[in-house]
Formats: sequence, structure tokens, C-alpha cells
Amino acid sequence: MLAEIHEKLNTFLKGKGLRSTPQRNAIIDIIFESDDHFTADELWERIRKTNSKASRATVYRTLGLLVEANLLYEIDLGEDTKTYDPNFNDKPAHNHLICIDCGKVLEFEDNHLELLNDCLTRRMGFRPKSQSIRIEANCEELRTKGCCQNLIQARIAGKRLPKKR
Amino acid sequence: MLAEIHEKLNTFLKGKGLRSTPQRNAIIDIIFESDDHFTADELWERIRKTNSKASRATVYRTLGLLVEANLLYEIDLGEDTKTYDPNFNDKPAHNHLICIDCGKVLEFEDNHLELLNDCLTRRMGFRPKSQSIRIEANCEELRTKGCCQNLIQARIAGKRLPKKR
DNA sequence: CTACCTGCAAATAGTTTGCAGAATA
DNA sequence: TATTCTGCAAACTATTTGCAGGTAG
Repeated sequence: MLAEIHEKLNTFLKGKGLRSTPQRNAIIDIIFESDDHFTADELWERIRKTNSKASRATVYRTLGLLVEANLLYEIDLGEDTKTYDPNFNDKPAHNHLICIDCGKVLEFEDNHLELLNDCLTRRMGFRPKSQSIRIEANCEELRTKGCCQNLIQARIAGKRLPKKR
Repeated sequence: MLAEIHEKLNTFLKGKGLRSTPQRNAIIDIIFESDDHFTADELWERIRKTNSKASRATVYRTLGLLVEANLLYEIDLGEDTKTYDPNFNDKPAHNHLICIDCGKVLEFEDNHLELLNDCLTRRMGFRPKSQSIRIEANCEELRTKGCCQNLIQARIAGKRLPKKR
């Protein structure tokens, strides 16, 4: 998996006359060791905890490259910071459900949804390129049971919770 | 229409012990004289061209209030600036089609889409609160005819075009 | 050796905030 | 009169960029 990604990036770099460097490789390893979403700053923090090192500037520059190479997808979670999504399958759809209670993000897919969007787009006179759906919702578990695992976990991890709306 | 909005805001303000001021009223008048999307800065520019006046700080502060009062909706168009959408009907769905060629934004609605999203959300164990769909697409007119009215208009108006991807 | 890459610090863009004086209820 | 508002400028946050020295090919 990781080897595949390194190869894909190397092909991309070569095609552009760019180089493979220890920093770039370290950044990729850390990003793709999990498939979680992350922000530039979170990534930088994770890197500085390893024995590899890369400056903030390099992190930002590399993120730009990865997005350009389609190895990473930039998503909007309604915060003021960009969030990145490791994007393994070149899917044209990026659908997210965001829990208003705990900030948990779920990705989902549905063929009907994609087909319907596709039709609507064509009816409006356009050729669909990519689609992303963002659903904000309340946790049913929290509502019925009064507590929710995600929320508890988030509090333990000290994550900032969604600002109340 | 405008009167209705002013009333809605006044109710909101009273409920919070806040005040009605000339700046706030001027900002509302300018926002709701059209139903176009806008950024904070565009709004500020439009205001300074009138005989009313309000500082950038006040514009930002008022935008915050309007969003809180549900008279305005904050949308993400993939740019680095927040965009606001006058939101007349308290619709829970905010769906946008963005033309990659000219940056034109179309709003659309579809009951099937909303229903489908609603079902998917519940199946995942959540109660839907709001949904927004963002479709990026190419202009069919541009592709087949080699030019597109929106693009021409955008160039004339000197708008910044979408960065190529 | 040459062009690209990195790290630093300074620059930028968009937005927020503290404060003193002005205005509303 | 007691708060709340406003405008200004300074602060802030996330991100980008210029530059001098380091490194891959």
C-alpha cells in the first residue's frame, strides 16, 4: 500500500522534474500510516514526535504537492482550517457526515446519491467533475442514552469540540 | 420582504438585549437588495459606495449576528474566503453547483436528494440537521461551443476565475 | 555542477479583538 | 444613565514566500 503510494508520487515528481527527498518521504509515511483526516498543524505535530524532521513550510509545500498528485483530498469541515483526507481510490465523491455533538467525521458512499447528483448536474447544463456532500447531524446515541462514546473519547483526547450553533 | 427581514432581526436583537443601529440596518439593506452570494470584503466595498458607512470590523460583527439569527448562511465555495448566502426560506439544504470554468455558482434543490440523504443519515445512527452538497462541474456550453456567457461576463466584471486544478 | 529543496523568518490574507469615545434604549 | 456600538489599529491564525545555504541527480 505504502509502496504503491510512494511509487505514484515518484512518478508524479519525475514527470514534473521534481525530486524525492527524506522530508517528503517522511511526510508521506506519516500521513498514510492511518487513514484519518488531519490538518497541516496536526501533521506537523506528529512529525516532530518522530525522529524525522520537516519544517512547517515543508509540510505545507508537500501537502500542496500531494493534493496536486491526487494522493490527498482537501475537504471542508466547516472549520477555519483546511482538513486533508487520504484519498486512496480516486473516488470522485467525498461525502462526510459530521456529528455536531462530538465533531466525529464519518465518510460514506452511496451509488443512488451519486447517480442522482450526476443527473441533476447534467440537467443544469454541466458535466459533473466531482461532488461532495456534507451532512451535519446529531448523534442518536447521545439523544436517547444521554451519552455517546465518541464524545467521551473526544473529551479524553482533549479535542476541541464543535462550536455550538 | 426587506421589512420582514428587519423585523426578524429586531426580534432576534431584542431577545438578546442588543440594539438596532444605522450601521446594522444599512448592512442589511445592502445584503438583501439582491440574493447574490458575497464575501465580507465585497460587502464592505458595496457599502462604502453608498452614503452609509460602516467599518470593516462592524461588517464582520454584523455578519456574525446575521448568521446567528439564521438570516444568512455561511457556505464553502472552496476558496479561502468565507462566502455568505442570503437564506430566505430557512431551508435545511444548501446545494451549490460551481462551474470550474467561470466560477459561476448555481443553487439547486431536489426532494429526492434530500430524502435520500435523510435516510442515509438515519441509517448511520444520526438525526439529520442540515445538508449541503457541492458539485464541481464543467460548463457544457463552453465545451461544445467553445465559449460561455458566464465566462465572458466574469472576464468583463474582472472577477478572479477559479484556479485551475 | 546545476537546479531543486529546506528552514528560517518575514510577509500576507482574512478575520478578530481591546479600547476610548459615540450612540441607543 | 447604563450599556451597547463603532471605528481604529493592533493582534491573531493559517498559510505563503524570499532568501541563503544544503542536497539530489
